[in-house]
Amino acid sequence: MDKNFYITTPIYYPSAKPHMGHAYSSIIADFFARFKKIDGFNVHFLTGTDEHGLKIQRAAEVKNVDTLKFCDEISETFRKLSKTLNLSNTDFIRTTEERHKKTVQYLWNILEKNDEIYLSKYSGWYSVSDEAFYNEDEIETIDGKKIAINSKSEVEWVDEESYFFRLSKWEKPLLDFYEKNPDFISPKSRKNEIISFVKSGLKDLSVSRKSFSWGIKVPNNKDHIIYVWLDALTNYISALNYPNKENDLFKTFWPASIHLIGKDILRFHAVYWPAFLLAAKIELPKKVYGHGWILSGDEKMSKSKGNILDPLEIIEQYGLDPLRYYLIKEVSFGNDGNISQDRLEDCINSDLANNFGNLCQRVTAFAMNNCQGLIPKDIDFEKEDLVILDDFKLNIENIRVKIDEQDVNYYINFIVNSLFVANKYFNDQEPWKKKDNPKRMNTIVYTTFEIIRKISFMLYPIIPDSALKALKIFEINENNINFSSIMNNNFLEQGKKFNKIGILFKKIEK
RNA sequence: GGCGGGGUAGCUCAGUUGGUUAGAGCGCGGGACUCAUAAGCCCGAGGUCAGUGGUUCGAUCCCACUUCCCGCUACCA
Repeated sequence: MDKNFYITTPIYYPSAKPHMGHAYSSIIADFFARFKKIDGFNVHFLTGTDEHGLKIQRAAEVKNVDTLKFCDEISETFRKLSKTLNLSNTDFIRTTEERHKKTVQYLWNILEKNDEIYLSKYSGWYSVSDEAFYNEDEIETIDGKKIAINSKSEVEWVDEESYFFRLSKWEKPLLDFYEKNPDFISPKSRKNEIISFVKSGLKDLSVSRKSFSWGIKVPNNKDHIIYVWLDALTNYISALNYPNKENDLFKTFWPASIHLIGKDILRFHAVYWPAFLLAAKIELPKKVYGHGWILSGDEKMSKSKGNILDPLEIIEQYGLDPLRYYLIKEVSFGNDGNISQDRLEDCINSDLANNFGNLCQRVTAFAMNNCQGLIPKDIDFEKEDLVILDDFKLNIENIRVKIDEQDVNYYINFIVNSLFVANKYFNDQEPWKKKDNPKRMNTIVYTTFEIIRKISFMLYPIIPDSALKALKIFEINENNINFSSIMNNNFLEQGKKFNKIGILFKKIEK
């Protein structure tokens, strides 16, 4: 079995400050990375910034600062965001790094050598902000300015020499690949869109620009800059030091297990990227998953509507883990998700504070008073105890399968349901009425402790800090979290002292 | 215009390979308890499953049409 797992987020284009969409992609990726980690996988988790292109160049010019300095600054804000989101990424790549440039130029040379690239000429209306060309009928004139109808961005006439990638010849191979790898484009709902796009015919792709300088130069023709997408997508292998044979990261982690991205850039990842790789005779990633957008009040978040939810502000107000939990729980993964501060607060109060936090509290408080502050030792499981404990064992394989299908909601719903069951169990068993039957009382406490431990293990990928805080009860640290051990009903050392912990989640006054 | 997805409780969504009383969470109303963050547990109210017609012994689930929303794509010109 392949015990290596390589997951990537998009590399973020830092022309604006980080928003909820960035946070969402990163948090979900971190969830998968952490889960695989505690399930015994060797995990490589990559994120970073995409820093080339005319848009960045002009933004730097406007600010009158050196372009690279400009990039250093904004890339740093994304690196900080990774820290703020408590990402477990093992690398952070910038397309302005030397290691990346070398790989991109190497890849270019392969493509050129394989006759996958040729020099020709392109003319048309070009939008800098969209990085795309438009036909005459796709633009309109407003106030004397040429505007792309779809994106409302300004276009300018470009008439220049350009290198082209023979995308057209990969139409059939791509379709064959999709067929042989039915899960490559996920979720399924977006697969048809891509397939029908490819079926409708692929045109060769312009992969160089002469009109600006901020990018990676085409080897042997310094007048040309490599197209930003060819540049950016390559980050997934440049971060593995491809083609450096001295370093076995590439050997270990390629092909990537999953490229996690937003649905807006699915085409680049599901068509262009595999085509580049096919042309260079490099293995294709196993899966590209295009998740939905985070919406606020049914509308795309926008400043003018004042409905923007800034991840940093939310985190400052409520804390990181509530945001992570909320995004993973309430957004139906793969679909667009509506979020609101109101629902976030409900979620914190009912799921985190009342259900999970209070469970930890009530059991430790009870055990502190009735079990001398020790994890009970004189215990004897009965049927109703084992039914609950074994439920984790019975579902463990299923949970792994669901994770590999990116069924995030199944995973968290299993946890929520376990919490209901746990609270009901403690209620129904009424240990406070069993003080004259210490063995039974001890067993109830031990069972509930074990449930808390198992649930905390499962919560760790979602809310790592809070799960670790809960596990402090048993003095379990990060290195001792192991998903397989949720099968074990006797993980906790009997007779050992346990710790009382404070409030895990503060309730929001509404 | 074409292709695809969708319209299910106040809200967010699940589900039914067609079959007696359509589900969950949140929210709301009531009850019993007390270990706990006035948390937890139990009970309950709430839906013509977008509309119309058809197939069927029987449709929320199949078919047709209508309508609304969303995505991809094309084009008239």
